[in-house]
Amino acid sequence: MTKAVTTRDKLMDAARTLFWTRGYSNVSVRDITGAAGVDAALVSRYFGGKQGLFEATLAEIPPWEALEAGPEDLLAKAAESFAHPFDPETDAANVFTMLIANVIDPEMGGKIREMVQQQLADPLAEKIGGAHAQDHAATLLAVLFGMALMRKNFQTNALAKKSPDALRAQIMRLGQAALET
Amino acid sequence: MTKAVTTRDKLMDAARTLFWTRGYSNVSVRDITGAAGVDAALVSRYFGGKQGLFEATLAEIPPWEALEAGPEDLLAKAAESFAHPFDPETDAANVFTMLIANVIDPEMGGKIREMVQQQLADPLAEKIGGAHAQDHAATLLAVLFGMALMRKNFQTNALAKKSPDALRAQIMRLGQAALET
DNA sequence: ACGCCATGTCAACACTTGTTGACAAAAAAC
DNA sequence: GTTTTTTGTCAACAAGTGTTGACATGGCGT
Repeated sequence: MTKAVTTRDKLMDAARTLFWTRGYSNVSVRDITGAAGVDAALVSRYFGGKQGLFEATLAEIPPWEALEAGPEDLLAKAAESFAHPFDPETDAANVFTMLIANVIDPEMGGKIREMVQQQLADPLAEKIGGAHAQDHAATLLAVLFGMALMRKNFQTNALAKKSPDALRAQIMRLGQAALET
Repeated sequence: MTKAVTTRDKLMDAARTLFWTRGYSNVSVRDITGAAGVDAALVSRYFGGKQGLFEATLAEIPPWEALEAGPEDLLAKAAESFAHPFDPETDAANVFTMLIANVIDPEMGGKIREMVQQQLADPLAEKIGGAHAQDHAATLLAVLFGMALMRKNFQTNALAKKSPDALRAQIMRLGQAALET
Protein backbone atom coordinates (compact mmCIF):
# COMPACT_ATOMS: atom_id res chain seq x y z
CA MET A 1 0.00 0.00 0.00
CA THR A 2 0.88 3.65 -0.35
CA LYS A 3 3.42 2.72 -2.99
CA ALA A 4 5.29 5.59 -4.50
CA VAL A 5 5.14 5.44 -8.27
CA THR A 6 6.27 8.79 -9.55
CA THR A 7 9.87 9.70 -8.88
CA ARG A 8 8.72 12.93 -7.30
CA ASP A 9 7.02 10.87 -4.59
CA LYS A 10 10.03 8.61 -4.26
CA LEU A 11 12.13 11.66 -3.52
CA MET A 12 9.60 13.03 -1.05
CA ASP A 13 9.43 9.75 0.85
CA ALA A 14 13.18 9.30 1.09
CA ALA A 15 13.68 12.95 1.96
CA ARG A 16 11.11 12.85 4.75
CA THR A 17 12.64 9.75 6.28
CA LEU A 18 16.21 11.02 6.17
CA PHE A 19 15.77 14.74 6.79
CA TRP A 20 13.40 14.18 9.68
CA THR A 21 15.65 11.81 11.58
CA ARG A 22 19.19 12.94 10.79
CA GLY A 23 18.59 16.65 10.28
CA TYR A 24 18.81 18.74 7.16
CA SER A 25 22.55 19.29 6.86
CA ASN A 26 23.44 15.78 7.97
CA VAL A 27 21.80 14.38 4.85
CA SER A 28 23.27 14.81 1.39
CA VAL A 29 21.36 14.97 -1.85
CA ARG A 30 23.09 11.77 -2.90
CA ASP A 31 21.92 10.07 0.30
CA ILE A 32 18.33 10.79 -0.65
CA THR A 33 18.60 9.97 -4.32
CA GLY A 34 20.50 6.81 -3.44
CA ALA A 35 17.71 5.67 -1.12
CA ALA A 36 15.11 6.59 -3.71
CA GLY A 37 16.97 4.88 -6.52
CA VAL A 38 17.03 8.04 -8.57
CA ASP A 39 19.60 10.27 -10.20
CA ALA A 40 20.93 13.12 -8.06
CA ALA A 41 20.24 15.77 -10.66
CA LEU A 42 16.49 15.25 -10.40
CA VAL A 43 16.30 16.98 -7.04
CA SER A 44 17.19 20.28 -8.64
CA ARG A 45 14.83 19.61 -11.51
CA TYR A 46 11.76 18.78 -9.41
CA PHE A 47 12.25 20.90 -6.33
CA GLY A 48 14.73 23.54 -7.37
CA GLY A 49 17.38 22.16 -5.05
CA LYS A 50 17.99 20.50 -1.71
CA GLN A 51 16.35 23.28 0.26
CA GLY A 52 13.22 23.14 -1.87
CA LEU A 53 12.92 19.41 -1.29
CA PHE A 54 13.17 19.84 2.47
CA GLU A 55 10.60 22.61 2.51
CA ALA A 56 8.30 20.46 0.40
CA THR A 57 8.29 17.85 3.16
CA LEU A 58 7.41 20.58 5.65
CA ALA A 59 4.59 21.94 3.52
CA GLU A 60 2.70 18.65 3.50
CA ILE A 61 2.51 18.31 7.30
CA PRO A 62 -1.14 18.00 8.34
CA PRO A 63 -2.46 20.26 11.10
CA TRP A 64 -2.12 18.89 14.63
CA GLU A 65 -5.35 17.25 15.67
CA ALA A 66 -5.03 18.43 19.27
CA LEU A 67 -5.33 22.05 18.14
CA GLU A 68 -8.68 21.51 16.48
CA ALA A 69 -10.42 20.21 19.58
CA GLY A 70 -12.09 22.29 22.26
CA PRO A 71 -10.05 23.52 25.21
CA GLU A 72 -11.37 20.62 27.28
CA ASP A 73 -10.28 17.80 24.99
CA LEU A 74 -7.00 19.54 24.23
CA LEU A 75 -4.89 17.76 26.81
CA ALA A 76 -6.48 14.39 26.12
CA LYS A 77 -5.88 14.71 22.40
CA ALA A 78 -2.33 15.88 22.93
CA ALA A 79 -1.63 12.90 25.18
CA GLU A 80 -3.21 10.62 22.62
CA SER A 81 -0.73 11.86 20.01
CA PHE A 82 2.12 10.61 22.13
CA ALA A 83 0.62 7.47 23.61
CA HIS A 84 1.26 5.05 20.80
CA PRO A 85 4.62 3.83 19.60
CA PHE A 86 6.08 5.94 16.87
CA ASP A 87 4.26 5.20 13.67
CA PRO A 88 6.09 6.79 10.77
CA GLU A 89 2.92 7.82 9.02
CA THR A 90 0.24 8.70 11.52
CA ASP A 91 1.88 9.71 14.77
CA ALA A 92 2.16 13.42 15.39
CA ALA A 93 5.19 12.85 17.61
CA ASN A 94 7.25 12.34 14.48
CA VAL A 95 6.76 15.98 13.64
CA PHE A 96 8.04 16.85 17.10
CA THR A 97 11.19 14.81 16.63
CA MET A 98 11.67 16.41 13.23
CA LEU A 99 11.52 19.84 14.83
CA ILE A 100 14.09 18.76 17.40
CA ALA A 101 16.39 17.31 14.78
CA ASN A 102 16.39 20.46 12.66
CA VAL A 103 16.21 23.34 15.11
CA ILE A 104 19.99 23.22 15.58
CA ASP A 105 20.62 23.36 11.87
CA PRO A 106 22.43 26.55 10.83
CA GLU A 107 20.35 26.91 7.67
CA MET A 108 16.92 25.69 8.75
CA GLY A 109 16.90 26.55 12.44
CA GLY A 110 15.20 29.88 11.92
CA LYS A 111 12.39 28.37 9.90
CA ILE A 112 11.89 25.65 12.49
CA ARG A 113 11.68 28.14 15.35
CA GLU A 114 9.11 30.07 13.34
CA MET A 115 7.05 26.93 12.86
CA VAL A 116 7.10 26.06 16.56
CA GLN A 117 6.06 29.57 17.52
CA GLN A 118 3.38 30.15 14.90
CA GLN A 119 1.96 26.67 14.47
CA LEU A 120 2.33 25.26 17.97
CA ALA A 121 2.97 27.75 20.75
CA ASP A 122 0.69 30.57 19.58
CA PRO A 123 -2.38 28.45 18.69
CA LEU A 124 -1.92 26.44 21.88
CA ALA A 125 -1.84 29.60 23.99
CA GLU A 126 -5.01 30.83 22.32
CA LYS A 127 -6.79 27.57 23.08
CA ILE A 128 -5.64 27.53 26.68
CA GLY A 129 -6.44 31.16 27.44
CA GLY A 130 -6.03 32.93 30.72
CA ALA A 131 -3.39 35.27 32.02
CA HIS A 132 -0.50 32.80 31.76
CA ALA A 133 -1.62 31.28 28.47
CA GLN A 134 1.74 31.62 26.73
CA ASP A 135 3.57 30.33 29.78
CA HIS A 136 1.28 27.32 30.07
CA ALA A 137 1.48 26.57 26.37
CA ALA A 138 5.28 26.65 26.40
CA THR A 139 5.42 24.42 29.46
CA LEU A 140 3.02 21.90 27.99
CA LEU A 141 5.09 21.83 24.82
CA ALA A 142 8.20 21.31 26.94
CA VAL A 143 6.62 18.19 28.42
CA LEU A 144 5.64 16.82 25.01
CA PHE A 145 8.98 17.61 23.40
CA GLY A 146 10.78 16.12 26.36
CA MET A 147 8.90 12.86 26.12
CA ALA A 148 9.50 12.67 22.38
CA LEU A 149 13.17 13.41 22.91
CA MET A 150 13.69 10.74 25.55
CA ARG A 151 11.91 8.08 23.56
CA LYS A 152 12.99 8.75 20.01
CA ASN A 153 16.34 10.47 20.24
CA PHE A 154 17.86 9.23 23.47
CA GLN A 155 16.10 5.88 23.06
CA THR A 156 15.47 5.43 26.75
CA ASN A 157 14.19 1.92 27.06
CA ALA A 158 12.37 2.70 30.31
CA LEU A 159 9.89 4.75 28.33
CA ALA A 160 9.95 2.63 25.21
CA LYS A 161 8.53 -0.39 27.00
CA LYS A 162 5.58 1.41 28.55
CA SER A 163 2.10 0.58 27.35
CA PRO A 164 0.07 3.18 25.46
CA ASP A 165 -2.36 3.41 28.38
CA ALA A 166 0.38 4.09 30.91
CA LEU A 167 2.01 6.61 28.63
CA ARG A 168 -1.24 8.45 28.04
CA ALA A 169 -1.95 8.63 31.77
CA GLN A 170 1.55 9.86 32.50
CA ILE A 171 1.41 12.61 29.90
CA MET A 172 -2.04 13.65 31.12
CA ARG A 173 -0.67 13.99 34.64
CA LEU A 174 2.37 15.95 33.53
CA GLY A 175 0.26 18.11 31.25
CA GLN A 176 -2.10 19.03 34.03
CA ALA A 177 0.85 20.02 36.18
CA ALA A 178 2.08 22.18 33.32
CA LEU A 179 -1.23 24.03 33.10
CA GLU A 180 -1.50 24.88 36.79
CA THR A 181 -0.79 28.33 38.27
CA MET B 1 39.78 36.60 34.07
CA THR B 2 40.01 32.95 33.06
CA LYS B 3 41.91 34.13 30.03
CA ALA B 4 43.05 31.42 27.69
CA VAL B 5 46.74 31.80 26.98
CA THR B 6 47.83 28.52 25.44
CA THR B 7 46.49 27.80 21.97
CA ARG B 8 45.24 24.47 23.24
CA ASP B 9 42.87 26.32 25.55
CA LYS B 10 41.88 28.72 22.79
CA LEU B 11 40.84 25.74 20.71
CA MET B 12 38.95 24.13 23.58
CA ASP B 13 37.02 27.31 24.29
CA ALA B 14 36.04 27.92 20.69
CA ALA B 15 35.21 24.24 20.18
CA ARG B 16 32.98 24.10 23.24
CA THR B 17 31.06 27.19 22.20
CA LEU B 18 30.53 26.08 18.61
CA PHE B 19 30.13 22.31 18.97
CA TRP B 20 27.74 22.63 21.88
CA THR B 21 25.35 24.99 20.16
CA ARG B 22 25.48 24.04 16.47
CA GLY B 23 26.24 20.36 16.78
CA TYR B 24 29.35 18.42 15.85
CA SER B 25 28.95 18.03 12.10
CA ASN B 26 27.54 21.52 11.62
CA VAL B 27 30.85 23.01 12.70
CA SER B 28 33.97 22.83 10.56
CA VAL B 29 37.53 22.75 11.80
CA ARG B 30 38.09 26.07 10.07
CA ASP B 31 35.12 27.57 11.92
CA ILE B 32 36.79 26.73 15.21
CA THR B 33 40.31 27.73 14.29
CA GLY B 34 38.97 30.93 12.78
CA ALA B 35 37.19 31.84 16.00
CA ALA B 36 40.26 30.91 18.01
CA GLY B 37 42.61 32.84 15.73
CA VAL B 38 44.74 29.79 15.12
CA ASP B 39 45.90 27.74 12.16
CA ALA B 40 43.64 24.88 11.12
CA ALA B 41 46.41 22.32 11.17
CA LEU B 42 46.87 22.66 14.92
CA VAL B 43 43.68 20.77 15.66
CA SER B 44 45.18 17.58 14.31
CA ARG B 45 48.44 18.24 16.12
CA TYR B 46 46.96 18.86 19.56
CA PHE B 47 43.90 16.63 19.57
CA GLY B 48 44.53 14.16 16.79
CA GLY B 49 41.70 15.55 14.72
CA LYS B 50 38.25 17.07 14.86
CA GLN B 51 36.76 14.13 16.71
CA GLY B 52 39.44 14.24 19.37
CA LEU B 53 38.78 17.93 19.97
CA PHE B 54 35.08 17.33 20.43
CA GLU B 55 35.64 14.45 22.81
CA ALA B 56 38.07 16.60 24.77
CA THR B 57 35.27 19.07 25.44
CA LEU B 58 33.10 16.19 26.64
CA ALA B 59 35.80 14.82 28.94
CA GLU B 60 36.05 18.02 30.97
CA ILE B 61 32.36 18.18 31.88
CA PRO B 62 32.04 18.28 35.67
CA PRO B 63 29.67 15.84 37.39
CA TRP B 64 26.09 17.05 37.79
CA GLU B 65 25.62 18.52 41.23
CA ALA B 66 22.08 17.17 41.57
CA LEU B 67 23.39 13.60 41.45
CA GLU B 68 25.64 14.09 44.44
CA ALA B 69 22.89 15.16 46.80
CA GLY B 70 20.67 12.91 48.87
CA PRO B 71 17.42 11.61 47.38
CA GLU B 72 15.54 14.35 49.20
CA ASP B 73 17.46 17.32 47.83
CA LEU B 74 17.65 15.76 44.38
CA LEU B 75 14.63 17.50 42.90
CA ALA B 76 15.49 20.84 44.49
CA LYS B 77 19.03 20.70 43.18
CA ALA B 78 17.87 19.65 39.74
CA ALA B 79 15.40 22.54 39.62
CA GLU B 80 18.14 24.89 40.78
CA SER B 81 20.26 23.86 37.81
CA PHE B 82 17.58 25.12 35.45
CA ALA B 83 16.28 28.12 37.36
CA HIS B 84 18.83 30.70 36.31
CA PRO B 85 19.33 32.10 32.85
CA PHE B 86 21.81 30.19 30.82
CA ASP B 87 25.26 31.02 32.05
CA PRO B 88 27.83 29.66 29.60
CA GLU B 89 30.19 28.57 32.33
CA THR B 90 28.31 27.45 35.39
CA ASP B 91 24.84 26.38 34.33
CA ALA B 92 24.31 22.66 34.02
CA ALA B 93 21.53 23.25 31.50
CA ASN B 94 24.18 23.99 28.89
CA VAL B 95 25.22 20.37 29.04
CA PHE B 96 21.62 19.38 28.40
CA THR B 97 21.41 21.58 25.33
CA MET B 98 24.70 20.17 24.12
CA LEU B 99 23.30 16.65 24.43
CA ILE B 100 20.23 17.70 22.44
CA ALA B 101 22.30 19.39 19.76
CA ASN B 102 24.50 16.34 19.20
CA VAL B 103 22.24 13.33 19.69
CA ILE B 104 21.05 13.57 16.09
CA ASP B 105 24.58 13.63 14.76
CA PRO B 106 25.38 10.57 12.62
CA GLU B 107 28.89 10.27 14.06
CA MET B 108 28.44 11.32 17.68
CA GLY B 109 24.85 10.28 18.36
CA GLY B 110 25.82 6.91 19.78
CA LYS B 111 28.29 8.40 22.21
CA ILE B 112 25.74 10.99 23.33
CA ARG B 113 23.08 8.33 23.96
CA GLU B 114 25.61 6.41 26.01
CA MET B 115 26.36 9.47 28.10
CA VAL B 116 22.70 10.17 28.78
CA GLN B 117 22.08 6.59 29.84
CA GLN B 118 25.19 6.03 31.92
CA GLN B 119 25.75 9.46 33.40
CA LEU B 120 22.20 10.73 33.77
CA ALA B 121 19.44 8.12 33.56
CA ASP B 122 21.14 5.29 35.43
CA PRO B 123 22.51 7.32 38.37
CA LEU B 124 19.22 9.18 38.63
CA ALA B 125 17.27 5.95 38.80
CA GLU B 126 19.56 4.66 41.53
CA LYS B 127 19.04 7.81 43.58
CA ILE B 128 15.29 7.72 43.13
CA GLY B 129 14.84 4.05 43.89
CA GLY B 130 11.60 2.13 44.04
CA ALA B 131 9.89 -0.16 41.59
CA HIS B 132 9.52 2.43 38.82
CA ALA B 133 12.89 4.06 39.36
CA GLN B 134 13.96 3.93 35.73
CA ASP B 135 10.58 5.15 34.58
CA HIS B 136 10.62 8.06 37.00
CA ALA B 137 14.18 8.98 36.15
CA ALA B 138 13.43 9.04 32.43
CA THR B 139 10.30 11.14 32.97
CA LEU B 140 12.11 13.64 35.16
CA LEU B 141 14.81 13.92 32.53
CA ALA B 142 12.12 14.47 29.91
CA VAL B 143 10.86 17.45 31.88
CA LEU B 144 14.32 18.93 32.27
CA PHE B 145 15.31 18.36 28.66
CA GLY B 146 11.98 19.77 27.50
CA MET B 147 12.47 22.97 29.46
CA ALA B 148 16.02 23.36 28.17
CA LEU B 149 14.83 22.73 24.64
CA MET B 150 12.03 25.29 24.74
CA ARG B 151 14.22 27.99 26.25
CA LYS B 152 17.50 27.54 24.49
CA ASN B 153 16.72 25.92 21.16
CA PHE B 154 13.21 27.07 20.34
CA GLN B 155 13.84 30.36 22.14
CA THR B 156 10.31 30.61 23.46
CA ASN B 157 10.11 34.07 24.96
CA ALA B 158 7.30 33.05 27.31
CA LEU B 159 9.80 30.98 29.28
CA ALA B 160 12.78 33.24 28.71
CA LYS B 161 11.21 36.13 30.59
CA LYS B 162 10.29 34.15 33.70
CA SER B 163 12.10 34.90 36.92
CA PRO B 164 14.43 32.30 38.44
CA ASP B 165 12.05 31.84 41.36
CA ALA B 166 9.06 31.17 39.12
CA LEU B 167 11.09 28.80 36.98
CA ARG B 168 12.36 26.87 39.98
CA ALA B 169 8.86 26.53 41.37
CA GLN B 170 7.51 25.39 38.03
CA ILE B 171 10.19 22.75 37.56
CA MET B 172 9.70 21.53 41.12
CA ARG B 173 5.99 21.07 40.43
CA LEU B 174 6.58 19.30 37.14
CA GLY B 175 9.30 17.17 38.67
CA GLN B 176 7.06 16.01 41.47
CA ALA B 177 4.43 15.04 38.93
CA ALA B 178 7.09 13.08 37.08
CA LEU B 179 8.02 11.12 40.18
CA GLU B 180 4.48 10.02 41.02
CA THR B 181 3.39 6.57 39.99
C1' DA C 1 6.17 9.56 -39.79
C1' DC C 2 7.28 13.67 -37.58
C1' DG C 3 8.02 16.92 -34.01
C1' DC C 4 7.48 17.99 -29.20
C1' DC C 5 8.03 17.84 -24.53
C1' DA C 6 8.55 15.52 -20.26
C1' DT C 7 11.78 12.53 -18.13
C1' DG C 8 16.06 10.44 -17.09
C1' DT C 9 21.45 9.93 -17.59
C1' DC C 10 26.02 11.34 -17.32
C1' DA C 11 30.05 14.07 -16.66
C1' DA C 12 31.75 18.02 -14.94
C1' DC C 13 31.92 22.37 -12.26
C1' DA C 14 33.30 25.15 -8.15
C1' DC C 15 33.44 24.74 -3.38
C1' DT C 16 34.14 22.99 1.30
C1' DT C 17 35.59 19.31 4.17
C1' DG C 18 39.47 17.06 7.43
C1' DT C 19 44.04 15.92 7.29
C1' DT C 20 48.97 15.67 6.08
C1' DG C 21 53.82 16.80 5.25
C1' DA C 22 57.43 20.05 4.42
C1' DC C 23 59.38 23.95 6.25
C1' DA C 24 60.29 28.10 9.47
C1' DA C 25 60.59 30.08 14.00
C1' DA C 26 61.10 30.03 18.69
C1' DA C 27 62.13 27.93 23.10
C1' DA C 28 64.60 24.69 25.90
C1' DA C 29 68.37 21.68 27.00
C1' DC C 30 72.95 20.86 27.11
C1' DG D 1 76.65 28.80 21.34
C1' DT D 2 74.84 24.88 19.47
C1' DT D 3 71.85 21.29 19.21
C1' DT D 4 67.19 19.47 20.12
C1' DT D 5 62.51 19.92 20.81
C1' DT D 6 58.47 22.28 20.69
C1' DT D 7 55.36 25.31 18.30
C1' DG D 8 53.41 27.62 14.43
C1' DT D 9 52.79 28.48 9.08
C1' DC D 10 51.76 27.31 4.52
C1' DA D 11 50.32 24.75 0.54
C1' DA D 12 48.35 20.81 -1.03
C1' DC D 13 45.78 16.42 -1.02
C1' DA D 14 41.65 13.36 -1.69
C1' DA D 15 36.98 13.03 -0.80
C1' DG D 16 32.40 14.78 -0.64
C1' DT D 17 29.11 18.75 -1.35
C1' DG D 18 25.06 20.97 -4.34
C1' DT D 19 24.21 22.28 -8.80
C1' DT D 20 24.39 22.76 -13.85
C1' DG D 21 24.28 21.84 -18.78
C1' DA D 22 24.60 18.74 -22.61
C1' DC D 23 22.72 14.75 -24.31
C1' DA D 24 19.82 10.46 -24.75
C1' DT D 25 15.26 8.32 -24.29
C1' DG D 26 10.46 7.57 -24.28
C1' DG D 27 5.59 8.66 -24.84
C1' DC D 28 2.36 11.77 -26.74
C1' DG D 29 -0.47 14.27 -30.11
C1' DT D 30 -1.00 15.52 -34.79
